[in-house]
Amino acid sequence: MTDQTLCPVARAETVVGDRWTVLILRELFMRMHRFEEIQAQTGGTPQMITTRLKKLEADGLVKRRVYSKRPLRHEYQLTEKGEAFYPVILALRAWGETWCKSPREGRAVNYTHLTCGKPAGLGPMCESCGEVLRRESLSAQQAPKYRMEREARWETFKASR
Amino acid sequence: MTDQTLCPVARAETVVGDRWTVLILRELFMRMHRFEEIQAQTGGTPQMITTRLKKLEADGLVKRRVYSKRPLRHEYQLTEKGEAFYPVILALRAWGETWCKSPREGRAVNYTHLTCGKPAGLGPMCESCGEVLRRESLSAQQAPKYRMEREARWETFKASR
DNA sequence: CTTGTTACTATGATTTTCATAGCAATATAA
DNA sequence: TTATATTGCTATGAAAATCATAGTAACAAG
Repeated sequence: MTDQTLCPVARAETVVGDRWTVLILRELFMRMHRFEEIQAQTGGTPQMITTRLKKLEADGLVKRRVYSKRPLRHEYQLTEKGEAFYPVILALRAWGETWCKSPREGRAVNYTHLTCGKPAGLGPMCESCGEVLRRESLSAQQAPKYRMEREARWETFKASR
Repeated sequence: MTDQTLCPVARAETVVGDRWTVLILRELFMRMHRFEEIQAQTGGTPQMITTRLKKLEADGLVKRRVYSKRPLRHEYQLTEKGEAFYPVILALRAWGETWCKSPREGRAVNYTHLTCGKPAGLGPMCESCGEVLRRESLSAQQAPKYRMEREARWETFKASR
């Protein structure tokens, strides 16, 4: 933890400064908890996913939970430290939606702010009521295109084994 | 831009999903504009920095500006798209300060919210007045330890060439 | 006793990274 | 004039990471 620098950005980057790591966190935030699902939706090879999950576990963002004793199977869950990463994902999402899309493309996911019942928008606060957004008070609606994209990825993955 | 996915996080990650890239952006946000300075403060090799700067330029986050004609020298600046990445850096900083530090260590940088004149805190809004933070309304104070760390890195770098 | 499921591990080719050295084009100093 | 310094890179080769592909372990179901 006490690296060679005081800079919090650099420290964060030694933990999450990797594409696969961030994609895995995205999947965990989307409530995908199984190795298979994560692999399918990120498109990583098994090694990319295992090494990242092990590192995330060692860094305290992820914990394993046994969901089957025989055969022994685990699922991956966010710890408090992992959950706390949500604002970064939200900010990344906002930037990606705003700057990495052609005008015609719609949003992949829209959030409803459960507190006020209206669209939450892209910012850190609800665009409808102005309150700071917390993960618990958000409900995600995947755009049909995005849902289809994810379903297709799953089918392709299943078909290839 | 129109990758193989609608997911904004994945798209953002193809641009900034790399430790060096994020560290370079950090330096640009700290108003370091020269190759040398960026290299010294990130600790990257010249290739790591050049390839990332070229990619950032190609992706539209960074532009080069001539600051000397003879010899021809450029400096690197954030474009609007690059500036828009600030909330991600802020979120990453907040997470790093909160989760990647031992209790005794202080903050590397403190921000004063110019609008209200009080400490801005770690969140997306000013902890003193509640307003959303924008980069223009923030003034950064580096902690003495962090300033010394950066000065030392610069000296070491200069000494080694 | 064969097929399916899930979570990986193994392997070898390819690509990236890292450390170190060097260079080009000037400016400045001796 | 010649030597040294400055800045922003490029070159090189060894080491490490990544990728695609295949295979395995441990069971369950039919």
